[in-house]
Amino acid sequence: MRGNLFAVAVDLVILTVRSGGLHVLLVRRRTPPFAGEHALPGGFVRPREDLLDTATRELADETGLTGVGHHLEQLASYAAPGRDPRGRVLTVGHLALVPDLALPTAGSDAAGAWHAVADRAEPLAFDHDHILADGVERARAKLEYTTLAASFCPPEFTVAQLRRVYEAVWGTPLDPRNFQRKVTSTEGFLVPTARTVSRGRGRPAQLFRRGPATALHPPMLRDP
Amino acid sequence: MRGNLFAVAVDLVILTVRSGGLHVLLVRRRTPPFAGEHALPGGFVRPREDLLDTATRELADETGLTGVGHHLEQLASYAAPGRDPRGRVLTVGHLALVPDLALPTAGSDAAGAWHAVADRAEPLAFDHDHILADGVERARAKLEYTTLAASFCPPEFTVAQLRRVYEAVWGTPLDPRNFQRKVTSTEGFLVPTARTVSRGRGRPAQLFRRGPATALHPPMLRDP
DNA sequence: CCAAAAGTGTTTATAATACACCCATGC
DNA sequence: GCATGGGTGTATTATAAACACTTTTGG
Repeated sequence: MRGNLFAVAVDLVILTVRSGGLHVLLVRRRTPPFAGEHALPGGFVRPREDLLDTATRELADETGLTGVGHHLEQLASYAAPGRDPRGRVLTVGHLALVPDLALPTAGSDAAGAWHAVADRAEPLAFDHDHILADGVERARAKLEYTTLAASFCPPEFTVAQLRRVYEAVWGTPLDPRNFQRKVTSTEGFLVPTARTVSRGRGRPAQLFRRGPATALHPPMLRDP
Repeated sequence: MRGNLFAVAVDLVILTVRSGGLHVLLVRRRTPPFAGEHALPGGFVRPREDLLDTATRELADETGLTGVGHHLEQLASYAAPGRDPRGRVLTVGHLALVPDLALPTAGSDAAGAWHAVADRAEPLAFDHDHILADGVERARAKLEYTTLAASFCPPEFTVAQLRRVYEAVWGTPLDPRNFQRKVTSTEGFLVPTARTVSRGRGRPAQLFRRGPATALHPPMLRDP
């Protein structure tokens, strides 16, 4: 039946928004191949694990995130011959969108660090530049027609925080007033809480939670 | 490094539009497991092949299609433990959108046949029902924000043919007059040819080719 | 001539943009 | 008070939907 077997890994493109830009979590490799170079966090799939289980485990290892509040989805698989000098390795790239959080300074193993996606000099190990590019492209596209932007925010957030996510990911300023009405009037996007929060000067902002909706459905050629 | 190795396969969700509905190309399995049952066409990745190479080769085997004129993209990978009784097999699902074509009655090996996606009774082999559902969902979604619908049409086609594709995939009738103006006024969607074609009675229709555009970009929260 | 399908023009509704203005807080 | 960011109202503009109407063929 077989004849050619693959090792199967899961690599993670973990994105967040901080200081006005998109950032990715990278680790520095300690062992060959590509020792000393930056790479996406990842690991091999264990015997009785499904792909999403592996990704969830790796995400928890790197960020401490468990359960809900973030977004994790499969991105694509990469298996070009020669992409790993050790032999035939297929990696299933995953995309995670998480709030800006304090990374565990993990005494255990290789701790990750946030790197601005826009200005990075050196290339990543393996074909991870390619995987990262695919992940960023997918994230940008998905903000347009889903409510995923809220995954970059903490559990409770203001409309301004959400707006800064869009501005950071797309690199364009948005009109705060139109943005406000757009997101608050989109059914199922935001769930209002009674609480407000005061950010230094200015009127206190209302706090929201993520709503149940996922797709935003702009009309294309459809009839109502 | 490894310890747990996978066989890696590529399975194809080959979709077309015929007689007013979405159809999928299925083969009947001749060997265990699931001998005699319907399944998505597929096969194992060869030693020096990349995933898209395998998918392209399988698509040519099943449909005779080579080169351009159709659409082929990676869908997702499936590797749940136990999905294949023979052992650990990861399959990379691919989605192909092709014109309604005469299938090669392939004397060689298991010939495929078109099956309406809407009304199928028996479940498919392995987790292929799941992969098929993902493929159909992706195809429906992509028609909304890309110009991929033209991949279901032959190299030259009329606006009415293109409209029937949308109507079949979404299951809703569209206004022929508004549809006409929408697609002909969308930059890069259709390239007009000088030729026309007469379909029985009625005014002859102009023939078009696929244009270079891929995304349709409905505005969401963006500023111009 | 009539029926049928292709294609255009025009009106109406709906949604997106621009921007004036009010609200609630810290200092 | 006044600067600052939050939030609402409204005019303008673009786009989508509805549909009357013209065009070009086959019978």
